[in-house]
Amino acid sequence: MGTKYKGSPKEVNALNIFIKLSRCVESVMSGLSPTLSRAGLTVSQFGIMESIYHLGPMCQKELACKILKSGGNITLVVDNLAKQGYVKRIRNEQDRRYSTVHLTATGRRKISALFPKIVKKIVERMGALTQEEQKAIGPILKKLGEGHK
Amino acid sequence: MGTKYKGSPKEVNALNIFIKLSRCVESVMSGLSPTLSRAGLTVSQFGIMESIYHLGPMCQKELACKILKSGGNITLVVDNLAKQGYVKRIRNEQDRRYSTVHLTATGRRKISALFPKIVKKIVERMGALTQEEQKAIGPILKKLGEGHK
DNA sequence: ATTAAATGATTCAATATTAAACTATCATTG
DNA sequence: CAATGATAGTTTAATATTGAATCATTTAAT
Repeated sequence: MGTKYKGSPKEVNALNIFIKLSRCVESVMSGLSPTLSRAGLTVSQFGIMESIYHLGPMCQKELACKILKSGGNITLVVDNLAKQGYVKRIRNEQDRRYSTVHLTATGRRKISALFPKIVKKIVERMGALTQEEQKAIGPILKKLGEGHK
Repeated sequence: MGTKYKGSPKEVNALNIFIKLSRCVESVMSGLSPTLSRAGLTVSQFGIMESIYHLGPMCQKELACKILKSGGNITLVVDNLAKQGYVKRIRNEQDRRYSTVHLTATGRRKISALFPKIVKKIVERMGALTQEEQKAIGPILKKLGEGHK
């Protein structure tokens, strides 16, 4: 979003914050790409495996919510992960509309090896900020990030 | 990224900030989707038109930098915008490697009508924060967002 | 109970996205 | 000047992404 826009201060501030937010995410994200691509995983594939790894098996709707993507997208990414043998779907027998996505043993090995490397990269990038700065923006970001559609 | 991860405080903080940042961007972005799709433009198409609108005609390399996407991607999105008659490429005669992307009259009308609506949505969403909060996070986000790959 | 509404998942078409290979053009420099 | 290297853009193959339509299943309502 252009910095040349002439609007009210309120508008200019809002736009600037949004641009800065986008660039922050992009900045961290681009630091992860080499590690992910070396591991042969996309960002979304990582996101799904990581969610299951830390929160346990869950259905695709929940996954969509976790990684902020559409339902149709999850179907595809889970398909691709299943093809690679990292996850498997298990149909819920109580309510057959659901299928729960689990990590396979291979998948668990994969993500447990990869996750620490990703954390390291994020910590590294976040090192641009002091702990105080991180503490300062945390609650404010939380306010803005909540109230999701 | 899971909140259940047990690591050092430094690691947990870094991860949490990253998740929050992502959710902020997603939150604002999802507020724009209805307006954009009603206008028949994608986020990237809007980004390109908006950049040219406020900063003037520029080459695809610069556009890639502005909207944080790859060169190949810009080629495609500009193609699609050109098909719709919103932009045109003009080959630079001094250095024929470059082609400069311009808005057509139609494109200019389009973006000038759309931009204020998008600003309104962003301001609306950013209203979750006080002006003071926005001022507080601005410089910190700037620090983190710089030093791009 | 039968229909109607809701919900999770899948499919489809259109567009986006990237990395890598490739083309064209320009700059360097030997 | 010719070879080398750098740079902008394009193409290609693989995956992602969305919204809308559809299917399957369950729940709610009359």
